[in-house]
Amino acid sequence: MIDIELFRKDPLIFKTEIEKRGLKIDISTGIELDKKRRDLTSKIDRLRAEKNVASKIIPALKGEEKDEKINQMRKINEALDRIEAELLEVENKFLEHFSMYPNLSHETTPVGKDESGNVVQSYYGSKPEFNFEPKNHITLGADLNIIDEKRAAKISGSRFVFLKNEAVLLEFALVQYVLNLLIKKGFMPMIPPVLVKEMAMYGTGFFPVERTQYYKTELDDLYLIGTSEVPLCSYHSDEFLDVSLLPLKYTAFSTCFRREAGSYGKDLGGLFRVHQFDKIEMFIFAHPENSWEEYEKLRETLEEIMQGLGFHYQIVNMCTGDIGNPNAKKYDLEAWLPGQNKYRELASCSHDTDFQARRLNIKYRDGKKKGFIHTMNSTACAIGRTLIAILENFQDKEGNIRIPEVLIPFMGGVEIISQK
RNA sequence: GGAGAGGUGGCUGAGCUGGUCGAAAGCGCUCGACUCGAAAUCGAGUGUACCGCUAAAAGCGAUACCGUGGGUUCGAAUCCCACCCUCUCCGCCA
Repeated sequence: MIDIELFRKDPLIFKTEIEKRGLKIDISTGIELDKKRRDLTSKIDRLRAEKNVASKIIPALKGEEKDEKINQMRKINEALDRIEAELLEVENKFLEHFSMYPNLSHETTPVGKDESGNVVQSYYGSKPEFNFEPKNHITLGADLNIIDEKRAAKISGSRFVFLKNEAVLLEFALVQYVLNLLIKKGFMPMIPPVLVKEMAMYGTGFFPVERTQYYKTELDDLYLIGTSEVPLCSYHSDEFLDVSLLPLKYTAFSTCFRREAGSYGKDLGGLFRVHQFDKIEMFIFAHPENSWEEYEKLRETLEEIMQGLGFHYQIVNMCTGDIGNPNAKKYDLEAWLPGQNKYRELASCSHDTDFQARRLNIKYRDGKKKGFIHTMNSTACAIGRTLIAILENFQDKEGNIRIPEVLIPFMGGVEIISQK
């Protein structure tokens, strides 16, 4: 949610932001709804005040005088009913309208209409050299008998996989490696619920804009999360956080579910774009005064994880047209995938300033001062995509896979995944 | 799934035969007094949201909020209905 007071004072800020992001929202509708809402509210408040005064005197009145006053109140109630109904309607429109507004982007977020406006900010490492034609992970995974799509399709449809054998060991090794690293950095590990109420989806900013991307259970009005950002952020909803505790750093392991509606034939096959995958996420609640430093530290932590695994990657500063509605700024970490001869998104790291905090009512209290907290989130390790990067980058001519050094302690003696 | 109990401010907990209740009391917290300092004691203060007055802060005023949503009533924390949640017991179950 946006700061409605700021909107009232300077709606042009929002008009500019909407244009930067290539959205189509008419702010004059917003101005009008805001005005109407306030007018109706103050009308209602005045009538209620009158009622409150009357109900203080009524017990002292007697006979006709009392009946007359009561009748008078009945009339006020009729008027109130009418105006309250009107307000309800305006209020609904108001919420519907303003829930479409994006967060205000940071001054360092490049302006652009789509992915072509993204800016590569830095690189780490260099492209690995191969003296043979590197295979993609789909071929490697099938040959090594560690990824089974065919049978997954049989029972669940497309975009599902079975992970098998060493792929399973790799997943748990990644979890161990990443959690250990994050715990040392002061992140509290969590395993959150993956089914959440609508409020959590709305509060984190995924609803209403991306509603069709998520699964809903039929009998219980619960939604399957697309990322543990949702339960982690909602964890502190309706709370005041003591500044002495900030920043609060959490990390969660969870399965994530995405409908991938509208992605049609995109990235079909393999692990890249699936309906269900496991992910370790980082989430931080920070004081607005230092949230931008925390955000850069968060990005560094993500890089540390990926550097440990030995990937070559680039950090991309995403432009206004390509970041999510709640994001003020977003970095994507794109790793080099030799099997595709491309950089592909492995992780993303977003700063949402007070956007989610406003919707979920999460504040800090600093003596007498209080305000909305800042939230930021980053992938720590999306298991599926990380497996792709491991398979494609660390393959040899025979199609064997070398396990990254940092994972070996957790692999139960496996140092190489070899063809059987 | 069945039976019962309950959801009140930061916490504990009164009120629940409708009006004087935004709500007692205790604890906690803040400020002050006492003290060399502290404890103890005493005094004062201490919810949130939204709107208005104001350029803003402070302050003042209005309204709303006693799990959520409806209803009855001139008037509801208090009565009625539905839902949600928590606890205890039973059943089922990884």
